[in-house]
Amino acid sequence: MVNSDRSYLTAPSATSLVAEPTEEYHHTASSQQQWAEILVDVPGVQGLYTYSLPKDLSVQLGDIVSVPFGMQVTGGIVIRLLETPPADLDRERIRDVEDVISSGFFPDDYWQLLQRVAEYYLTDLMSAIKVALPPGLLGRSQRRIRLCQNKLPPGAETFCSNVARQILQLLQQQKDGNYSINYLRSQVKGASRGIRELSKRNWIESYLESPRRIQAKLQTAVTLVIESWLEDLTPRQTEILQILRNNGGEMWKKALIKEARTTAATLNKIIALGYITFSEREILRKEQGIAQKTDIPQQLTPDQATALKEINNQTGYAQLLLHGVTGSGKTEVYLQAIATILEQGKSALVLVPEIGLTPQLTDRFRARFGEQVCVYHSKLSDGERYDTWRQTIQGEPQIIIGTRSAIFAPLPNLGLIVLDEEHDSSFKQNRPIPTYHARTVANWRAELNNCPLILGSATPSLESLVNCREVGTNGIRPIDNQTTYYLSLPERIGSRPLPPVEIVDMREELNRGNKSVFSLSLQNAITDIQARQQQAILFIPRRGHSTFVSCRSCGFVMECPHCDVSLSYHYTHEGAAKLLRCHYCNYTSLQPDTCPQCCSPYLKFFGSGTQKVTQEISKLYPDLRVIRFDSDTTRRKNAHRDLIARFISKEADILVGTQMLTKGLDIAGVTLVGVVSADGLLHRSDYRAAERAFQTLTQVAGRAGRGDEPGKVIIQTYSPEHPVIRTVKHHDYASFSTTELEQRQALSYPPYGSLILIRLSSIEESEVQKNASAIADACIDLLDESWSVLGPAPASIMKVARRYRWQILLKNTETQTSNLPDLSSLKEHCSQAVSMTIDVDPINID
DNA sequence: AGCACGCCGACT
DNA sequence: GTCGGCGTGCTC
Repeated sequence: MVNSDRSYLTAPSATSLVAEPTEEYHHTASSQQQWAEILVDVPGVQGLYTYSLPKDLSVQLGDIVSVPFGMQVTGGIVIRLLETPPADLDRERIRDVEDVISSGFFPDDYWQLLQRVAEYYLTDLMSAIKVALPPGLLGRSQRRIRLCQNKLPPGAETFCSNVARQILQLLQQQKDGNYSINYLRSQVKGASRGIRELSKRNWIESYLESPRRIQAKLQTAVTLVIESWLEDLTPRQTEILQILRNNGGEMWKKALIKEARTTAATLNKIIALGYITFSEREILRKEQGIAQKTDIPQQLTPDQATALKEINNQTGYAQLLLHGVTGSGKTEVYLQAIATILEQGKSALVLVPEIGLTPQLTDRFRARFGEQVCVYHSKLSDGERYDTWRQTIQGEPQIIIGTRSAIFAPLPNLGLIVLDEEHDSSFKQNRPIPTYHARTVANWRAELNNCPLILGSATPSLESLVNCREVGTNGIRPIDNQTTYYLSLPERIGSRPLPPVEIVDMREELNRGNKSVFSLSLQNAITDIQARQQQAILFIPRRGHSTFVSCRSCGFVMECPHCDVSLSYHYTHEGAAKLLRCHYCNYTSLQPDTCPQCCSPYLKFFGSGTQKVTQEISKLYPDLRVIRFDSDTTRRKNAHRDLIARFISKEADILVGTQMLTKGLDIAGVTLVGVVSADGLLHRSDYRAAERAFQTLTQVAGRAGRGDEPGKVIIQTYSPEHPVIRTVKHHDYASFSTTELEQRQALSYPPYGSLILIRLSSIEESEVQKNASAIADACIDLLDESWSVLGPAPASIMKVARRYRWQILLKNTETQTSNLPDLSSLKEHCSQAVSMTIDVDPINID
């Protein structure tokens, strides 16, 4: 499985990591093992460095340590323990390991997983380790500049050069006169020169700050030490001790003070009497869920029961595709499957596309399993992430619900992995490297931990479908295979029907003289909703007000100066400054009154974003209450939950939003779903455009009719004859996937072939282009005939945030697992101004 | 990434 | 003649 000849890991011992005898893993460094080979976290440094282990430090294999490296201190991982230092290394040069940051928690197979990630995604091992660890754990020391206040003469700034003065001013603005050198460099051009000048005068000093480490948070606990008390206590003291005893004899100091309405001074007196003691205890920083009513397992439909039985039958690795139409009750199947796993004393991992978008799912898990549920995602604070991550190591049965990176949660007793909405593209990391797909990693992890993996979706990705089924002549039939299963939930809970989908041809609408963004049909449906006091969701693929602003006289389009895209108009409120914003780099400018090219005053907004649709609704239906749900209105923490909660409690009639609406919303009152324009989804250059459009439209449609009232879907489009639209209309996943798979096969696109995308970018336009062709040539030399090299070509949006982007696509007719190329030599063809990233199994090829 | 060492242009 | 630019190379 492991190819030990990979040259991107230059140190031969790094790859033998996996082969290391596992008995040694738990050994403490004995007197014979005084040295360790350590993988250090320093960019541009590969390979292992030998350090000596101080006698008083217990260092184990796999520990995360802090080591001196050059002038700095950096994080590292102990890869090997040695009895003798390498012969070719001068003993004088070996330095001591400074400290152990985190010890002995990685399950044995965890290393194999990380190694596999590094190999498959063509990155170094350290990058793979870093995606898995909570941020900040591998701290590095930092060079900082401090103002020497006492040595600073009055009016110092008049004596020095321009740059020096700027730096001085920056430092003086800061209360303690202290900045990192990197910050100063980013703020002042030619900062190094100014810094040198100022240090020479002794007005500032430069120092190395030790890595600021994430630490466990401590809190004072009060413990009762004498159970029966004598008469020497005051009534008040007795009362406090009783409260403590009623709480099990141990409480947080804060809590006791609050509950007994006492003070720290009073507690100190009781300590003096010897009845209680204080101690510093670790407290876990954990995201607190809102208290839930407890939830009990529901009666399963026959389909759910069959699926659950198949899942519970699994004793080892298996991949189960749970294909359930929207509203078919996949979550209940997960919940009951997990209950079984917990009973066996094992833990479960549940991955969701974006945690903020699915408060309903986490709430439901908490209601069912209470405190056993932990949430892990990137919006947690570093402290919360660290604590949650560390708690997962402890091995008590628990459930981790998290986003993509939670696939690396180091649960030692993993019994089940669930990927909900497995088709969702947010499971793929685009940057930084490794550009892993959580589904791929989950599959390896399930194999290594010998546990089942459930992939759930109403619109399975074609990759998963092909993996679990075989395409025959009459559509699709299951493969009879030991490790992959296809489980189907073809009906909604309570035999509710899937909502009928009406397709509206917007060209006819225009012919009939309707220039509104809403067709007559949609307008009627909204009126209907209003009359019946039901709720509706309107889906718009774009945020903002309009997609671009153009001059009616000369056709000039307002564009971003840093990116090759047009600017979108953002409406804030009545009378506010009109803003144009770039959705790629967030460049913002004022909307000019006249065309910058021909001075005509007739600038017109084209396309409809969420803002414009919201305005239109208010204009047409002044009585309807609208909530806008997009990345502009949900930036605040908990905004998703709040907006959804308001909608559920019927504080609004219509929810207008972008892609976010497609993910896991389950609102019983919604009977109408309108897609204002499907065309933005249909016409894209990407080979996955059709798949993504089908998934998005089907998922949005699935929000309708989940309650007792039947639902209805209206899709407006200028291309009603498009195959995606036709299959969405009939909820016909089978025929969509069959035709789409035929096309993929004909062109050897995934899931029948594999792709690697090389992305190049630089501020220097000519440099990227030159490098791109050199790299493409090198690829042709490097790769065998199973690969074809497409490009180099400029990215479809060539310039983003002032950087020019080119790319090269490598395509293989085989599935890639068996044929990993070695691309490590490519970066030699890259000049310094050009950055290159390799994306294995890319999802976005634009 | 930092930082040192080291080799070429404009200045006290 | 030096100061100081930033190009290569090393860090156990």
